[in-house]
Amino acid sequence: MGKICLPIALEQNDIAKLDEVVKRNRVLHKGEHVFHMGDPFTSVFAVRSGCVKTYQVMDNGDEQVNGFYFPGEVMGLDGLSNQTYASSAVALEVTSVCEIPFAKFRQLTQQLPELQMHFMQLMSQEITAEQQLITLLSKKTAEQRVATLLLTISERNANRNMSASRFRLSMSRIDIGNYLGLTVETVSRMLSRFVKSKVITIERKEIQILDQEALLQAASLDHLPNGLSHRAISRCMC
Amino acid sequence: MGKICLPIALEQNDIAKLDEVVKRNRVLHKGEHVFHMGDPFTSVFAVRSGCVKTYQVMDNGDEQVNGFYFPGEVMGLDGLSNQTYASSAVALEVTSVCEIPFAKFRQLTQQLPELQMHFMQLMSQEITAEQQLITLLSKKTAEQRVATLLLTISERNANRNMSASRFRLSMSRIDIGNYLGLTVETVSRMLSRFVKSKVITIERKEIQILDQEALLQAASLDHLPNGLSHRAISRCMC
DNA sequence: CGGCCGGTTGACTAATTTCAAGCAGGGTGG
DNA sequence: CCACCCTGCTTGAAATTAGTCAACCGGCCG
Repeated sequence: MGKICLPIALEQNDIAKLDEVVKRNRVLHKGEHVFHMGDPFTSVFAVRSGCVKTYQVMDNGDEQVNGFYFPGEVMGLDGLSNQTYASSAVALEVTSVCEIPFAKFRQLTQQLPELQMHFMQLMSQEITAEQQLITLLSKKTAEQRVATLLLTISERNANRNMSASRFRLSMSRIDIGNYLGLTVETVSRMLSRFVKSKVITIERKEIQILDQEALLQAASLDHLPNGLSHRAISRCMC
Repeated sequence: MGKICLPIALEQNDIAKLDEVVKRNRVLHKGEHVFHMGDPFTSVFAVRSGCVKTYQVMDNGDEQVNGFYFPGEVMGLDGLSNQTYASSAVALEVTSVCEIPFAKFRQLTQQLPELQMHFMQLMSQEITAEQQLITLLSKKTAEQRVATLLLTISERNANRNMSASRFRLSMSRIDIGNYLGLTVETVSRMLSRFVKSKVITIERKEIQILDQEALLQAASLDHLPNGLSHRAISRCMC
């Protein structure tokens, strides 16, 4: 990581300070939690490698998947308001995370206005990402939702110099459906439809995008999604 | 306002400083904008009286209503990430807002860690409020959505010492439908259903809740909604 | 070798949207 | 001051989408 994780606006000196605060290299196996809903809020976390989903358990006992987090993305920001995490975060595969203990971090922000600003921008990004999801859930059809998710993951991959056209969906179809407000069956049908029309290929969890144009059209987007789950990305915390 | 707007954790002295920064008493008529999507981000705003809706215009030209803001609630937080507002905010009735110019505010937060914390908590509240909306859109039926909205507004009214059982819906049915991911017709039908079953009465835009229990049941909530659109509330900025 | 879980597929059902018509209040112009 | 119109709202019937129920498939693990 190292080089690409340089905080853009900080001086060499300040980086070292931040570096002291961040706990790196906590490794989780599939199914292990980063934090649980209701736990006292102590830290925010950045994904280094792997994939994490966040979810809430509602009154009636069922689950709402709130997001998927890829390397560089920051989670746990919802815990600040109540001093307890508003959601749970669980690894979907072998995953490594950085922990940023909030109390120490706060002391640091008071010395480093740039860092404070960066953190507030992270939270703002999380807000706009959620607004994108709200629009998707409120206005889009099943086909558009699935297409949008594929494009979003593709783009997020591209942003971290991985293949935009070929990737692994580490989350289950159930999680995808839950996240997109659809049933598993509907997700499966939409994916099958895309396969049949030669827009993608699927081999278990491996996805290959054959026709990005067609996907964009299916998602009803004029351009690459400048939003959905452009989760809070921090190059300076991972 | 005065008394109830005291910032909880600040000293008398500090309040004065904050007071200098905040521009009070900008009054908007129905249909006037607080800010427009894409405008350069300069300030966050708190509603003092009236009601504001925020919305985005999507590629295809149609609108997504993202939220309704009542007195004490803070909007514009989504503008921080890009330095431009990610949504537009428009008054739904005669409305008074406070403007908090962000540049000055930021200087202040550097002197007052408590204020910095308060602001970050506001953003976190906005995140959790949006998560509630995501769950509603993803998992709830039309009836549950409408019931939840009514209860939420009722509760928010109660929080500011107004009647929880009788209030005015200043937003149109179209806006409600848009916000809840439903068509106008469906919203209208659900409201009519509640009227027929004597759960509420409607007289134009005036709503009276006759049977809160039944509404809670219709919303499938065990208790008062501890969430949906518990928008970022700041007692210290209005 | 089963059994099980996750995923796919098909037929049917239920919910919401769409289309269409009608109603009512508020504002405008004669 | 009244008639008219426009907009927002309501209601009904038809159409469509996604959900439900059920069967089945296939890898993976014990």
